[in-house]
This record gives sequence, C-alpha cells and structure tokens, in this order.
Amino acid sequence: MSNKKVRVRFAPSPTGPLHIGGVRTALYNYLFAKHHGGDFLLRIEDTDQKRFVEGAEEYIIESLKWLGIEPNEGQGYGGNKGPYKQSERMGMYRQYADQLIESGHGYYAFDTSEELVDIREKANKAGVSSWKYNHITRNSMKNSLTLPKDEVEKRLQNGDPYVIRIKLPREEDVRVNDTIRGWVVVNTKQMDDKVLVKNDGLPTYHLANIVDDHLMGITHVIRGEEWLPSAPLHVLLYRYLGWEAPEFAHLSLILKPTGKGKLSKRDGDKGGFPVFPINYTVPDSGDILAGYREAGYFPEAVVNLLAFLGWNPGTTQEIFSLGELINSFDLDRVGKSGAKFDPDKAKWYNQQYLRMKSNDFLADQFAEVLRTKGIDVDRSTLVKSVGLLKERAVFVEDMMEGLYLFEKPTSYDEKTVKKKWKDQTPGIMKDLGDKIMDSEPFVASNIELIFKSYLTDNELGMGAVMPNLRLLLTGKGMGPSLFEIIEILGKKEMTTRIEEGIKRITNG
RNA sequence: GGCCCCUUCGUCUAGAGGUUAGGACACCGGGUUUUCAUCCCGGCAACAGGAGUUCGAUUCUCCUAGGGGUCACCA
Repeated sequence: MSNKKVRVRFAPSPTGPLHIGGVRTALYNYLFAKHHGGDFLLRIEDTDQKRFVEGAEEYIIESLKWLGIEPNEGQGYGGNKGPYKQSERMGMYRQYADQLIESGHGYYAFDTSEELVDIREKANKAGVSSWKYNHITRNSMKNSLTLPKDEVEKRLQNGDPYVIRIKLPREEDVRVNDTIRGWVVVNTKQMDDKVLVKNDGLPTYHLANIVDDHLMGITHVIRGEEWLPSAPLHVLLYRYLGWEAPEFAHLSLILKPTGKGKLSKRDGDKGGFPVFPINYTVPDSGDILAGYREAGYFPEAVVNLLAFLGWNPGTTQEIFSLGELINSFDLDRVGKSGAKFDPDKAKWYNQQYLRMKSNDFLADQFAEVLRTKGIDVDRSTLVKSVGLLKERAVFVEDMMEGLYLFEKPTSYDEKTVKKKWKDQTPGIMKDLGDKIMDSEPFVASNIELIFKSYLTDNELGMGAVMPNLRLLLTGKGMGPSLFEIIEILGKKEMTTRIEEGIKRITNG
C-alpha cells in the first residue's frame, strides 16, 4: 500500500433499487475510507442507457443518506474530479480506446450482434458451450486484424458500425493480488477479447470503470465477488494504458437464508424480511419492494448487522456504532466465504438498538405510528408508556400491542375469561378497585402495596385476582406490569374500565 | 460445461501446528414474573471427505466432493 490518500468509490448502476449486498459494499467502502482518513465517492455507472431506470439514482442517494454512510464526493456531493456520472463523461473514454489501438492492444471489429449470436448458436450446437471472441476465433471474424487496411479505412469512413475490442495475448498468466483472497491467476487463453467501445460509441463498463478510477485517483477497488472473473481484464487494461492499478478487494456475496444462491429480491417476500434499504416502487407495475426503513428497522441496526455479514472485529463485541465500526474496520478481517443472511439475527439487532433508545426518542417515533392510526396521546403518558412497552418490542410498531394504555379494550381475551373469571370475581374486582382508588400517591409501587395487602386481608391468591384485573383493564391475558399500567391509566380510567368490563363480560 | 472463488455448531463467526475448538442468533431446559416479554443460569450443536508434511494437524500442501460466481456491443 502506498502512502497516497485513500480514495474509494461506490459505483452502482442506476438500473433499479440497491439491494443489501450492494449496500454492504457501499458500507465497507465507506468504513474503509473513514478508517484510513480517506475519501468515499459515489459514481453512477450508467453507460448502458437501455437499462436506465428513472428514479434509481435518487433511490441510491436516499438510501445511503438514511443509513448515514454518505459519500463526501461524487454524484450529488460535488468534487473536482467530476462529472461523477458516466453518461456525462462520454467524451472522456474514446481517446483511451484509440490509445489502445495505437499501441496494438485494441482493434476494430465489424461483426454485427446478429452475426455473433449466430456464431454462438452454431458453436453451441457443435458442442462448444461458450464461444469466445479470442486470439483464435478473431482470425476468422471481420475486424481490423483480418480485413485489408484500406477496407478497414473505408468502413470507418463510411460510418459502418463497429466496436473496439481489447487484443489479448495468446497465452499469458495474469495475476491479480486481491486483498481479501490473495493471488488470483488467470491465463489469457481463458479470457476473451472484450468489447471496450460499443457500436453506439459508448464505452462498456470495463473501459469506463478503469478510466474513471484512474482519473478519479481511486486507490482501492472494493466491490462484489461477481467482478472477480473480470479483474484480470482490468489489470491488463491498466497495464496497457500505462497506469498504476489500484488494489482490489472482492467481497463475497450475501446468500439466501435457506437453500442456495445469492440473495435476490424474491427471497424477501418469501422469508418475510426486506432485501432493500428503503421501499422501492417499481416504475412500471407500481409494485412496492419492501425496505428496512419502512419495515421499522433503525439505520444503525442495519449498518451494524450488515457490517457483521462478512466482517468481525475479532472480539466478542457485536454491537457497534458507526463510529466504532470506522475505528475497528479493516479489510484484513473481512472473510472470504459467502454469508447466508439470517433474518432472526437482523431482528435481534433491531431489538438491541430499540432498547438502547431513550424513551423520549421512542415516544417521538411511536407518536408517529399512533398518528397514522388517528390516535393522539399526550406526551408524558406516551413517554411513560414507551418505557413500559419497549422491553417487549423489536420494532417501534410492536408497541401497538399496548394500545390499551390509550384506548378502552374492545374485547376480552376469551381464554382468560374462561379460565379465570368466576362468579365471585365481579365483587372482588369492584372491591379491589375501590381500595386502589385510595392509593396516594397514585404510583405503581404504592398501588402494588395496596394490592398486596388487599390480597392478604382477604386471603386471596395473586393468580385469582391479577389476571382478572388485567382482563378488565386491558382486555388481554398478558402484558407488562399491571401496576405500571394502572398508574398510566389513572384513577378515573381504571374505575370506568372495571365497571364497563364487568358488565360486558358478565353479559357477554 | 470451461474458468475463478469458497468450505469450523442449523445460521453468523473466533481460531492463524499442541485449545475441554470460544462467542452470538436460533432452539431446548431451569430460575425470576400474576402472565407474556425482558433478565439470569444451564444445555444441545461444528472443524465436508481422503491423502500427505509434521512428534503432533481445524490450522500447511494436494486431491475429491459440495456450494457459489462468471462466461453479452449489462453493470
């Protein structure tokens, strides 16, 4: 590693929503950059206009923003190495392709897509599984290596469509030093003469990414494993262009929770967990792909769980703030093998973060949820309630279970009624209610005292009284401390609920 | 199929020649609790297989198997 300032990039193509594998790649880039005091840039790779999807770029930026892993340079963030969108850099690539042709490392090819499809089909029928445009086959194709020079000139001048391909050596081991995997060696005889410039004059990913990374001063390329097979090609491109290559680190993929294969968007609805950072509305169908944000996850939890999918600090600490991650993260503790996504662990992370949140913060969030259901609760009640409810929730929305703190029960748990409700219960409840009314101050600890002395005085057991009182007050057979609930409800509400409840249960 | 990558409990992983192979999630017990949840305590459970190298391999090498990725004028 040189002493140059670290500069890494996240370079998604705006073809749709960013899936969490991509988010993790962005996160690792971000953490690596921050850990080394470097730059994290965002570059949009939209050289293929056919695949452009409206809104995808905005989606990417909003996702990173929500997660708090924003670039400090790049598309939407400014910087002096722009533009950061490849479609706005179109004039910058051709000269390098020309340079390659001049140095003998590239050539024009006039074969049409149809011809190539055709030849591949024929090869397939003949038993060749993957036909390559390579050092052997290029000799029988229409290109500037086989065609007479004046013919090539003529075609070029006529404006005949052509592509520019890289000319690979016949047989040469290309070595890629991957930071995570070590040396990866591929022989050029296994590779093909990839297209660098398409017939529409635009560069392919291979050319554009090398040129951009070089021009933008990228020092480390941290990307998904799906790029590993083409890494040797990129190494060659740097060499032929006379540039120093950045260091490469290929991240293993995130796999499906069950079964095999990499995580795809369909796994989400099957497994009941989001695969995307935030909701995404598919432009054509209007379908919504679920996101972590809308599912109720905290961004810190998502960052934390994603960081641990392939990386670990070597200690037993599992809860890391973003700052702690920046501090601890480095590529040498990133694993080589693919990790199956574990929805249970994801929930666990959220639960951990929910517990750490202040009641004040949770009250804000919960108020939001309540508002969407048309419920308005005063602040102090809300804060108290949240303190009571948070221990039993994974998501803020789970606290809706405690709706009875704000609204009278609409029904009474049948199982509890059947099991606990006896003929003498109404009398006991009324009596008990009256006693509790005398509690001064009207707080949980005091209510508990009175409640217990009532039991002793009347020689009653907890099990015979408590569930019934809970039933009257909340309609449920279980829940958090009843004394706390009573405190929150207040005297008046408690009394009316006891009265109404007795009526409804006895008549129902 | 060719090429490349990977392989420790069900899952995420620690381990970098000698460990009772550790932690977390999940699961199962026990305790606390009016109850549920929390919490505490405990349990279950792994080095894919085979050859080497070595006094000794989870750890190093090779092979096999399995898994994954990639083979476009897409990224």
